Amino acid sequence: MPTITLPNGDKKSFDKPVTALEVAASIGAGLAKAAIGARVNGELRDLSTTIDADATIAIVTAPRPNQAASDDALYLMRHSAAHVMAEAIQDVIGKDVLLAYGPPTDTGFFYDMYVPEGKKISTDHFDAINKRMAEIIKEDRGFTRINESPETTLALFESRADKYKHGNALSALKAACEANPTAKRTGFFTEPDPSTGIAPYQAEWPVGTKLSFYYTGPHQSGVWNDLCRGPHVPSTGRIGATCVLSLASSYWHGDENSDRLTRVYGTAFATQADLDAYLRQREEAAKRDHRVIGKALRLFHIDEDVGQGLILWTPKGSIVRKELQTFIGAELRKQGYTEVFTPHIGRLELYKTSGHFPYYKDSQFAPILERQALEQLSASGCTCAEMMHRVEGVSQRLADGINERTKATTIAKDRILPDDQLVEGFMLKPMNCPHHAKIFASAPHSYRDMPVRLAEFGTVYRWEQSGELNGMTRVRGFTQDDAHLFCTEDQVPAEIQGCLSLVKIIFATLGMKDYRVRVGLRDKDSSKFTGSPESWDKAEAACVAAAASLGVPFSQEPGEAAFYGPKIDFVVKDVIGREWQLGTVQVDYQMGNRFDLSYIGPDNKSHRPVVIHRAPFGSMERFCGVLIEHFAGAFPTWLSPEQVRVLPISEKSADYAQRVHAALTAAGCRAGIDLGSDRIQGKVKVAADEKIPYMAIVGPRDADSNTVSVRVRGVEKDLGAMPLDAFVKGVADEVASKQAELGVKPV
RNA sequence: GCCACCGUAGCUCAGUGGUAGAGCACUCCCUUGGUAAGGGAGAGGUCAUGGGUUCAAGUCCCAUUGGUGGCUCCA
Repeated sequence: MPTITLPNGDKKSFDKPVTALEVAASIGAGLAKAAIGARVNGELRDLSTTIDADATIAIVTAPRPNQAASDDALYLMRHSAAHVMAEAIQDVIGKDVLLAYGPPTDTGFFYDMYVPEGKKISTDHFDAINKRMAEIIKEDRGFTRINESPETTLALFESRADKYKHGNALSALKAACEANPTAKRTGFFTEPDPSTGIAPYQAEWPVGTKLSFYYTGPHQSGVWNDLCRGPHVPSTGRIGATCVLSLASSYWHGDENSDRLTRVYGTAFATQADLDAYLRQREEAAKRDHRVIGKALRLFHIDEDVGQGLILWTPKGSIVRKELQTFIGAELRKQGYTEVFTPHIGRLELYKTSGHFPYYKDSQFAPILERQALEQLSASGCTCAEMMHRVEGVSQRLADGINERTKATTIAKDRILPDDQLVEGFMLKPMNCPHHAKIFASAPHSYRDMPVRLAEFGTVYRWEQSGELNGMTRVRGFTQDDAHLFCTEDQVPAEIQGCLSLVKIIFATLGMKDYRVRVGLRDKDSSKFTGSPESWDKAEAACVAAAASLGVPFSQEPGEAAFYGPKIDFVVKDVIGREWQLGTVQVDYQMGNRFDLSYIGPDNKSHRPVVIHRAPFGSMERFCGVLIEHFAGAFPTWLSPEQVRVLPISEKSADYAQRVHAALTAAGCRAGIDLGSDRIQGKVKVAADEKIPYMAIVGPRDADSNTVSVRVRGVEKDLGAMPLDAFVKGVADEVASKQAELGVKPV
């Protein structure tokens, strides 16, 4: 007979099995009324779950007024709302819409569905779906859990020719086997049966396994139901406020070769007020979108005639980028980096040596072939496939060198072609490292001058799929704040640490706090990686130690390392909640071999350097995009395209305004002046809309006393008159110290 | 690349098969003013591109192109 332990440590004994609801009722009628589920021994379960053995139970309740809903409560409501939405969609679109997969997410839920040929779900249906959902919720139908045997379940879905739910049932059975590997099993095979559209399969499960269905209502024929693991709220009336949000496509099992499904997103909150607040927050977030702000403040432009995913930096955006680059460059010099410049293209052979081509050709722009070679190939009737083979081929000499140095068949035999068959050409560079490796190799190096740190704001080009492009954050041409550190193996930990401290300085200066770090480690069971296990262990330990020292959340992710070395990624969260991978630090044991890099050690012998690739902000494009959202366009003064705007009250004060403007400009300040015929109210409004940090408002009174009336961004009125030179100095000091906050105060 | 939606003036957007619209911005005129837009006039469009249906297409259909939201991928 079960003894129940409650979260506060109290114990309650029952003389027969009880449901979670009965446990709640035994504590209090109010709790039973508010209860929508329970955590039983840590697992989220239905309120109707029967407990027949000792257990620890926490009752999950719907929130009281003005109380925030718990994660568990939202999970139950959203999971249940997904069922209600699916039922509503089948009512609105048709019963022949097949359901695939409908889980809750962090902010709501979605349901993937197969919509038959000739039908579609569009945003035009949202009103009808929302209305139908509201009806189902109002009907307050109970969720009824029914267990069925696997045989019955599989036969049911076969009879409906529903391969999605059939597949889900098989996955559930597989999971049951994995959860209980030693249990006695039963099962069966099926023969091909073209009438169901379901492929032959093998089903196996631990004896006694049941699959659960949830009926939205009583367990009887005609009541909507769905194969589902649960748990759910007790009845639809407990779901709260729901809303269908958007449509997308997805693939069955995430496999692009599999069926294309329609994904419908929605969300649910405990109250309409919470839902409204969420929808408002989405609207607010949309206003901070860097594409919206970038257009309004003319920070950058994308022109379809130039090309998708190619950023045109306008004068204002260029100032932001240039200031950042100057700042980063100064920090790099402090850390002993040297700057280099390299061109935007390189010979194909260079990328064959580095391994970027042809292995990553799907994410690169096509090679630029020499005109003569193309003409000859064309004249000789060479097919496209032959041509690509000859473009991708390498010479015996190159292959031998790389294979020997990497001690592996890095270049396969079938890629080696006679020299006269090879087609030469160039590539837009997808990475800067080959150029930097060649700079390193261009001079001899002693261990005494290691590490060699080559830095470049290097522009690279990658062929992103068109659907992936997004403003400045996902583009096809971008400038990395790149550097390659050529060092001895012993120097690796200190260099990694140096990279991270740089990131920390810059994030701190910009006031960016919401970021985390991922450390990608090798999968120790895999033999894919190159380099010695000892080196890997040391480098991985160095990465972990460096990440830990940052004082921000970090995760270790085995199997996520590059094949050539461990890496550290920086992930920043934007205001819409999307996470963006910005920078990366990667240790590379392979590049030295591929390019035959060396330095002379204290033993007077040649050694391979280890290379560290690091681009702590990823790209200037993405970084500036994230920064625009971070600041909502209101940049700190040192980054602002226009730092101060001088606003004369009327044309009578224009001369004095010009003198103020000249004084600011002479102090190195980016100042503007509004000599238009607007009234001062209008000029203030325009300057405020442009998010200019300071307005220097000047009228006859100021001209008489050599003062300015300073208005600070975000403050409703001015600071009062202050002496002109005090203001100029205040702004200059603030810019020089790169303050994150606007710092000019009344004097 | 895939699914849904969208593309009208520099920007934000109305436009219901029948003469191309508004607000802001721009130019000019009046207003000379003390802190989030004073008033008036003017100019500005091959309605993304190309086909089709129709007496008639911004509007309906097809294709292309670009954007948005997701999916997939990301050295």
